[in-house]
Amino acid sequence: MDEIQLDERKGSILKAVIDTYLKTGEPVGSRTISKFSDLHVSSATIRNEMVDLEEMGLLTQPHTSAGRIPTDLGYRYYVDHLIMEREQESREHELLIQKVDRMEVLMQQLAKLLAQNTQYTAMIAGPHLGKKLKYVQLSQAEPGKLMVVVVVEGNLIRNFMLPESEDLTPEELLGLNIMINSTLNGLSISEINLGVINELKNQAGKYRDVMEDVLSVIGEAIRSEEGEQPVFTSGATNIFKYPELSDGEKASGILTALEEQEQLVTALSTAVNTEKANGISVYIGSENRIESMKDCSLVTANYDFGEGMIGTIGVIGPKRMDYEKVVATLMGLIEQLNKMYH
Amino acid sequence: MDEIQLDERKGSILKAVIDTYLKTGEPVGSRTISKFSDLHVSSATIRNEMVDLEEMGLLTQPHTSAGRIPTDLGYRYYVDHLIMEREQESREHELLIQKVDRMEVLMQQLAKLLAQNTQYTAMIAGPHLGKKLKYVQLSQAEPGKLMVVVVVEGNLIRNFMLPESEDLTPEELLGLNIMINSTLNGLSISEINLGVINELKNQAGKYRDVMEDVLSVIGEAIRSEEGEQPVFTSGATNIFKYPELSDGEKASGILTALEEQEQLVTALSTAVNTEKANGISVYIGSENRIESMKDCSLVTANYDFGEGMIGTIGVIGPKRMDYEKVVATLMGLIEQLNKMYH
DNA sequence: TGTTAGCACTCATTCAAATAGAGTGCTAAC
DNA sequence: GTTAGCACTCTATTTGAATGAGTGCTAACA
Repeated sequence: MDEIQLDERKGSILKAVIDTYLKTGEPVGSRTISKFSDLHVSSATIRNEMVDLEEMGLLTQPHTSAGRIPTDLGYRYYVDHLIMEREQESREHELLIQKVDRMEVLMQQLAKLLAQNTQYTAMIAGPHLGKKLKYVQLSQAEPGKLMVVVVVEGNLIRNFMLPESEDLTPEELLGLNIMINSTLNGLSISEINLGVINELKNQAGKYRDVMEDVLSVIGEAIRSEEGEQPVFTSGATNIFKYPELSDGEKASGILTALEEQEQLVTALSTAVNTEKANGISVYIGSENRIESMKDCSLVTANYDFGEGMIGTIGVIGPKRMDYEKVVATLMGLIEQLNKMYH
Repeated sequence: MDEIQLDERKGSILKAVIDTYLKTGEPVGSRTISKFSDLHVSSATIRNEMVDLEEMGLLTQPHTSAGRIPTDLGYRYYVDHLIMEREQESREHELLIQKVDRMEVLMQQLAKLLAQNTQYTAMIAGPHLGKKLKYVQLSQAEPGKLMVVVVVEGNLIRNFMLPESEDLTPEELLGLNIMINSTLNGLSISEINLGVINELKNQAGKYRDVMEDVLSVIGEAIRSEEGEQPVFTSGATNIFKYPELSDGEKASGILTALEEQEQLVTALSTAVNTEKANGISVYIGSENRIESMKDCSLVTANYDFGEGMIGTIGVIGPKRMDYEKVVATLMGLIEQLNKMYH
């Protein structure tokens, strides 16, 4: 791809056009730029420059006698070259993250926080893990029912009830627990193969039946965790704040995509590839994978909760989103998470 | 309130008007009714009757020279008197409910099922419980970290890690577990008072510190469960299928309301009061509590998972929703749940 | 007394034409 | 290289006329 380089004045004009367009959402005319930018030149000069910018594919006109709006490429140049980093500012008011026990609650909270702060739509994908088994606990919750608690990496907990099982004494349970944990802890699903399983069954002796039930339950727990990758969203209705997205057709498409978890996962997880220096990726318009989001931009960042729990958090908004603010907010959030969980 | 009673022909006309309007969403003229209903009278006669129905407040005209549309009162009469029960039919194709371990998964699944079947928006409120403590399990997940698993009624599970705790032997843990469970099991939060707490602390002896941590964690678990009453929705974007709801303003309002959990809880929980014989409630237009849903209707039913876990499930759609189908679907769903969980 | 045909009237919707206004491209002068 | 000026283009808004669905009312009819 050709590297586009603009001289200083063209850069200023492009930035002025985009900055104005971000605020108004209306095509920007040469007169406006001439009056409100700090390079004191007439509208005619601006027009000449604009023609050049249009030829370079950075600006476009919705119709002949209208002002200019940025193309996807224009936004791209803006994001890559013209945005001032303003990290300092955003750090002043820290986002209030509460420490919680359940991952889902934390994720939902983060999404809400992000949506409220940016006034766009936030989404967050749960960590995609190798999912190692961390701990298994058998216990007799009530007579006739054996409870199996399976703790997977990242404190994702699953629990199952085995009904109609024979009652075991606390001592018997303790023995089984130790047996299971000493063999299985730290193994991922692929490592729990037939060999390990048979060994456990043999060790179990007279508890062989129970052990079989328990093993199948563990398998189910890990497998289902591997399969689903939860995505949480918040502030979906913020898109109605932006007229260019809020007409029936588009809004419907976007909201439907937000409801379809699988699509989101795709959109977010491809985000890992094209990355900027600060770990933040920006996808503008047609750079998005999801068809119905081609009028949107997506800004993503990867978070790290430790224990290999790496996931993606992102903001979806109109192409004319306040990229500076969103990037700054995301960076602040990530940094804060790092402080809390390391 | 006056009891409205219609003679047979007026009833037929009202039903014909509403049935037609349900399908088209357009005002219904006298000619249409005259042609397509089975009471063979001229449009003029229909018009005369319509004037009466309008005077009674059951129909209205959007403007002078348009056909009639039902008022909220008209829908009310329709729902109360004119709907044929068609329970049989819907039972043929049973909804496919999978049995799952986690309540949230089940609820989400039910909502999705309901939304897909009705093509409206489904919502379901989690059971509002006394929340009794069912089981507590202490264990040493890894060195230096004590894991507390708290099982609340309905298999709602919370887990907490107590970091930096002293290591305990399996025997010590067993002792503590038995101590805690024999004292606390089956108590609700209001029953775990200072007396019980002190008794436990004293029993704990040298483990007093650990016990204190554990108790505070248990308290937190139950309290947070009591506070939050999760609501799941599905098919929110279905409202875009109905033009009268899908223009920007309204759609935004409705979707926002759907995102705000508290509002939904209000809407659903007031549903318990005004109940029809079959356990299903219908709220039409302004009968809804939520301002932004005054153009919608809400049909709710109460479900019962056993163990006192009673909650509400509902369908939101345009006022011209297919009440018969929705009511039948809901009844089928409830019945099926009863079969599965009793 | 209830039903029907006929007709004048109302009002939303649609379409085309006229108008206003924003903004450009181009040229010529500075 | 910059600027003023002007013709030109195209959208958005307004206006008015035509269309048509549907009503209300009256008078005739069974």
